[in-house]
Amino acid sequence: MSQMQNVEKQLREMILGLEIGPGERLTERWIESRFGASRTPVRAALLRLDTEGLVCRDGRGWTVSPINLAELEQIAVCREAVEVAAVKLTCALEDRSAVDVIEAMLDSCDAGTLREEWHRVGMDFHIELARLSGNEFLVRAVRDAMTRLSRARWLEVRDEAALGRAWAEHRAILAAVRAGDADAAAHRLSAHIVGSRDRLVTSLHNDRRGLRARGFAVVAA
Amino acid sequence: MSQMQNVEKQLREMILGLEIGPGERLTERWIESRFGASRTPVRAALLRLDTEGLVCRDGRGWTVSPINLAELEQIAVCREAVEVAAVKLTCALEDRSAVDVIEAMLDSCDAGTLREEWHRVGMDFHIELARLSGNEFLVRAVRDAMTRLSRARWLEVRDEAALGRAWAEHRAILAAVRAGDADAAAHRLSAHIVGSRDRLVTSLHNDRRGLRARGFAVVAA
DNA sequence: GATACCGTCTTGGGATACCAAGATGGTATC
DNA sequence: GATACCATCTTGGTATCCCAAGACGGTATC
Repeated sequence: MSQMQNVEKQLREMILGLEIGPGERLTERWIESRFGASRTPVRAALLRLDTEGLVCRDGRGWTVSPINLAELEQIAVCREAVEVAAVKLTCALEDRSAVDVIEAMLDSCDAGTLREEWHRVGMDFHIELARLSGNEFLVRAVRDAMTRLSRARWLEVRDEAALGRAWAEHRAILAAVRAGDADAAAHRLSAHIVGSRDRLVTSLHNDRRGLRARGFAVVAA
Repeated sequence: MSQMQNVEKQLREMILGLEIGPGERLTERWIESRFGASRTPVRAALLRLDTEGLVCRDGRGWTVSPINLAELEQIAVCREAVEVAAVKLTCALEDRSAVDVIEAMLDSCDAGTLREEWHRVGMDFHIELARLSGNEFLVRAVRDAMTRLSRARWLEVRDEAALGRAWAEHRAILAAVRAGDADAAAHRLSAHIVGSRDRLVTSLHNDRRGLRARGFAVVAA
């Protein structure tokens, strides 16, 4: 693997895993020494992460993108449109047996599962569900949205009750897809996304102070 | 403006304007000498254009992305979902007077207008229409889709009848938005996008031979 | 003590040199 | 004449050097 991909991957993991806090300043020189790469691959990686919305230019210099409440709401609206379109396409397919693979993903999480795993599967559920549609651009849009939501979702994942509710909603969506009931699937998915969004924004709004105390930038707009 | 932005902008214009044909090989050294920049900004620009889908890696090396018929269809499905969601949001707004600005954009094109201008306004119509929703991510998704469709749309723009039909459909969509009729707006927009897609794919399929003769790569999948 | 100015240091932007891997073409051998 | 092999060239990946702009801090002046 090239240094560029290496730096990009590790830096992305550090940002998404909140090892580098939202709003934190980054210098190319620090990344360079941190990963033992030269500035060329570092700059390439930063450009990539910039287009993913994980870092942003801060005048001169780089910043880990803050968590933006308004942005989270807009992303939820966007992914709702895209995911609903995908699931409707999927319901129109002859062979929808691949939902079983997704159901198995959900089954793999139980009381003993690490939070990291719940977090990852919660994202992959939506990505893989979109993939069933066969439309690569819908998948890309969903993946992009989930990436941007990823850091905020660490909070939701701390809440046992929220996880249980989410998993139940996931299963209900899959059941509708399996039955080929596009309207039910679309309606449940839509409600799930809107509900998740509201809980997420509320929870972030409430935790705002605590997050800022930990050095995490959470901005309203 | 930095060299990076300069190279990115000019290279994008050359690709979108078909000055560099789809499928054509690119070398960093050629771009370097062509724009009088060094490889650092050239590489940065290529990375950016890669994420936009305008260039792609070709094993070792770079290629101007071919026009991909299957991809065009998928993009149309994606933008239909996003644009319809945006227009529904817009119809729910109190103040929709900004449609007049968009109508004026349409009015600015007449028999004496250059093809380049029709092409540009045809894209901006959809982007600005999405912008009325106030959701930046919907706008971004639409802009991204229009960029990827841009090169193929040069063909549609050669067809006088297609342009007239498109403009009439644009006006009908605006009328529904102005009236706040979300269902009508959504329905008309959806039909417009699907119709455009079908005409575009058919037209490209028919012109395939001629395009290949001009050195343009048009692939089916 | 406050403020304005100046030097220094940091930082990203750009240019260039070097490297390894793959493409290319020529040559020698059969 | 065909093919296998080798030298060479091209090309992207990387490291490093230089530069200008801006941040920071100290000092001198009022």
